[in-house]
Amino acid sequence: MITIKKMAELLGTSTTTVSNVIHGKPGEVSPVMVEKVKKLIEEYDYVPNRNARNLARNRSGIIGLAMKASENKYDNFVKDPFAGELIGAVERFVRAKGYFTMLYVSSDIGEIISSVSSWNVDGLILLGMQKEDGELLNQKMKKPMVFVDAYFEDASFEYVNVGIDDRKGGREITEYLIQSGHRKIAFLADNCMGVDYQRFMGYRDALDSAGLPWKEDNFIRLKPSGADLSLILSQAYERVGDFTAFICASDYYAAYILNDLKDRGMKIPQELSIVGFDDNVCSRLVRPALTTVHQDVTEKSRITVDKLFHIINEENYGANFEQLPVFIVERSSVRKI
Amino acid sequence: MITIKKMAELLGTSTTTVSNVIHGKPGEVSPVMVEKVKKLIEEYDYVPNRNARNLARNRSGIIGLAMKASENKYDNFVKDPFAGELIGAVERFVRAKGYFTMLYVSSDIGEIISSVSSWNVDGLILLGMQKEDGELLNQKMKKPMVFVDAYFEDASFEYVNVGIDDRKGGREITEYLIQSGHRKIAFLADNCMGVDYQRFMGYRDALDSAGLPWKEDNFIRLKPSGADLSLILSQAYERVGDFTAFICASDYYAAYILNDLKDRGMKIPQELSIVGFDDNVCSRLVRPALTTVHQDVTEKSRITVDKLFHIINEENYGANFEQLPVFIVERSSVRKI
DNA sequence: TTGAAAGCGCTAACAA
DNA sequence: TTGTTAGCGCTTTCAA
Repeated sequence: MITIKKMAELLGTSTTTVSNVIHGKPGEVSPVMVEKVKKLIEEYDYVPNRNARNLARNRSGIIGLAMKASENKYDNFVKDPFAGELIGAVERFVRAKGYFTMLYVSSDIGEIISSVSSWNVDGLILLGMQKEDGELLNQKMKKPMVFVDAYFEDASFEYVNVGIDDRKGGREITEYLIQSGHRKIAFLADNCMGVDYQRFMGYRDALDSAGLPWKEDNFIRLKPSGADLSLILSQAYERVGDFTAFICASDYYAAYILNDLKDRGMKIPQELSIVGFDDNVCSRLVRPALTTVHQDVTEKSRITVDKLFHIINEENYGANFEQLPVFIVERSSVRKI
Repeated sequence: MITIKKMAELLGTSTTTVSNVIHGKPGEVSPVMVEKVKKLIEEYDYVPNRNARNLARNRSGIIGLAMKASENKYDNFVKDPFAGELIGAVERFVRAKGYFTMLYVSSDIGEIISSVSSWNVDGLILLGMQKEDGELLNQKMKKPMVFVDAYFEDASFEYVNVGIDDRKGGREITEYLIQSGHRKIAFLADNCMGVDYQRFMGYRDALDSAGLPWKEDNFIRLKPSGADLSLILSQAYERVGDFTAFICASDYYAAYILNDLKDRGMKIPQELSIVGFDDNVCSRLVRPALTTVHQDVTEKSRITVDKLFHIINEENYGANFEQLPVFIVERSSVRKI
């Protein structure tokens, strides 16, 4: 690995000059010198040592992509098509800015914070964070941060977030079912926080507007995934008789539940309509294909990275809380009654 | 951000002492000093500056995870459930070793090489590489490297690889079809290189052993994905009459083709049997669920990271070319004739 | 247009 | 047990 110093020696010049050529400082170096240095760089495959550069400049050129994964969900998290697409897209947009992406996955927010501080990342993208995490980050991290899909209720601090209009999505898909003649509609999710809660609230909104009664009972709380998918599936199956339609908080659950019900001999959508949320590969692979709420993960990533760099460059970055639009993708899993 | 030097000043001691406490050098520091330093570290949330540390030690604590993605496949690549699971698993195992994962996705191997050199990564995991890439890497990179799923025919250089027994998988799934009474079996893939070629060769092996004729025509070359999935699907559909079974080189294609044929009114597996390869989420979501060849991506990642660290630590790392076992997962997409 | 030199924060050899 | 010091490779200020 050749260094600037060695090249300077070889040419009988100073490190400053070499450095100036490397950074293309215009008019600071004579053309003949520029040529000589460039030749050497070529010849020896010079690449700058990032650690040294970063140390000297007190920046890192790293964008941290941090995800909090609760212990039991851990394994699932990156398998999830959402996470995969997001990671890929973020990496691409970050690279296009001339930065690098470092991954931090942990169930411990403290570990994430000390890792990113240690690397002196220039910016941070945060996934799967809850309010307490946001608070801690806000307090300890002085670097530009953008959250993805965060909903911190009554937060006492400012934060920048990119998400979709989950509540509207929940409302619209529910209205769609209502317009299709459904009255007994259940909402299924494995938690009642964050995006799932918003989707749920949208569902409530739609029921209210339509004057349909809401009962506690209509929220089917699925055991968080992890070990026992079959448990989740039977939870759903038990309640099938009470409803004409299921709204699942994600395509993932919708797809598995749909298949399970079919495997048990039910006719979908004749006996039960099912819709999902996200419009990912799951919704397209099952039959009947799922009617669902579309979100554009790549676009979400683009906006996130853009916003982050606007903050880094101290430019105007628009709204603190960005909500990308959603729309319904009509497929075949809903019966018109 | 507090530094070692500042802490030393605050305590009226030397940086060495502080550094020794940080590194838990046993017996080199008096207990009372250890306490004082620890208290300060706590109080000021000290975290080491990695750039400085790395520069001084000439290591980086970074494992590069580099993937070559051909332009048109780019977008698909990380969406692919395989890539997502692998990234997640690699990150986890790397973190468990106390290292960090940096992502490098590019269609240009030169860019990958200069990026990883620049960061001075301690080790490199490589995906989607072809022989020329391997050659270049071998020649330019002096760091420990492990390839995943690489097959460099007649390579003039040594390389370490972790993969699965693709050829055996191809053979066994074909034998399975033959034993189920199939004679007219097509193999479908979008390329004839690397893992797909090996899977194909396994298919050929099985045909040969069974004394079944092989015709050029039985290899259905799908247009590489990218834009036009519907094109791929019609390519498959056109040839449906000539065969009783399709072997797809991946679950992804198998799932899409299966659905398409069903959508066109065909009965699967009554009119055509379809099998896939990989045993990922696609094979489980379609109906009939796909009989396929299982591979364990998480285990593959574990072995890859293990091997890499054995090389880094100059320990015995076993075989250069590791092939994890595969086995058939029997589901419902094959008809017994 | 070029060069000298200080310093980024940490490590580690060596001295005390 | 503790302290001094010379780097690691690069940037950047200032002087020549």
